[in-house]
Amino acid sequence: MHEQTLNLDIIFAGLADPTRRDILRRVAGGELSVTEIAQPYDLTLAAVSKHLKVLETAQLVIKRRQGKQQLVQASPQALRDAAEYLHNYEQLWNDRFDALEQYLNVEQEHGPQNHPHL
Amino acid sequence: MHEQTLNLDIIFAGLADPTRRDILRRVAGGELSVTEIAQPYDLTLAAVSKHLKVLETAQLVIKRRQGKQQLVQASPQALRDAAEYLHNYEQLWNDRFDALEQYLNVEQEHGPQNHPHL
DNA sequence: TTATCATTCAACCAGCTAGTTAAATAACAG
DNA sequence: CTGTTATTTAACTAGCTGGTTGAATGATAA
Repeated sequence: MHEQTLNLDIIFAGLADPTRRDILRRVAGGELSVTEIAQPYDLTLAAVSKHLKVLETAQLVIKRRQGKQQLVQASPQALRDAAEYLHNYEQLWNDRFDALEQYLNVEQEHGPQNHPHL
Repeated sequence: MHEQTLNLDIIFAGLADPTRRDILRRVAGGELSVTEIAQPYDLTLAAVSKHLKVLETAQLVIKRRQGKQQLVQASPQALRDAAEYLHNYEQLWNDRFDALEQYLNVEQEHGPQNHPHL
């Protein structure tokens, strides 16, 4: 389906850290250098650099060098892949819960039995 | 926004494991007991039980007891929350990349400079 | 070349994760 | 009660994660 190896493991793992999600939020607004990214956090540059490597490996961001700086920008494909994955389940589960709801309505007409609680 | 504490950390961490995503896929098709869930994997029941606890903590599944068995079913809210999170970024990033594309088109009329590579 | 700024790498550490085996608990059947 | 089936808990382990400090690298400026 996709040209590159889509790795949901590392995409979701990349998203599973609040500092990294905050970085994503901030670079979504425009390119930032590593030092700029690090500024709000009580972390060393080395730690932030590691977070960026995780995001880069997951292809959630890309970096380009501009002079001394590395500029980081959002890269939407990985996130789209993750969203697509979730969306499929949403669809499926919505259908299932609709079916369950209907089943429960029918049940009520016949009197209560043991049925899964919502 | 949501009645319960929405914890994206543990939702995404829950999704970041292929066995757990496979379990989700299978319970999306209908309730399964722990033993049924464990059957296809080369894992002990204890290991599967731990995976289920992770999914349950993330509220990606719920369990109910039926006699000796624990029946596991998908619980859509956490997944919806994650999807909603991603969808916001998709939106934002799509806008951003549209803007960038437009910017690049204007640039071409004026001759090439150093601009971010897509 | 030397100094400076921006970033990464290497080595290390504490805590977490995903697995194991073995024992414990829960629900039911006789 | 006793045994059987289903699942969880406890204790342990190897490897991963997220952080640190200090040295190394890359790019530019003087």
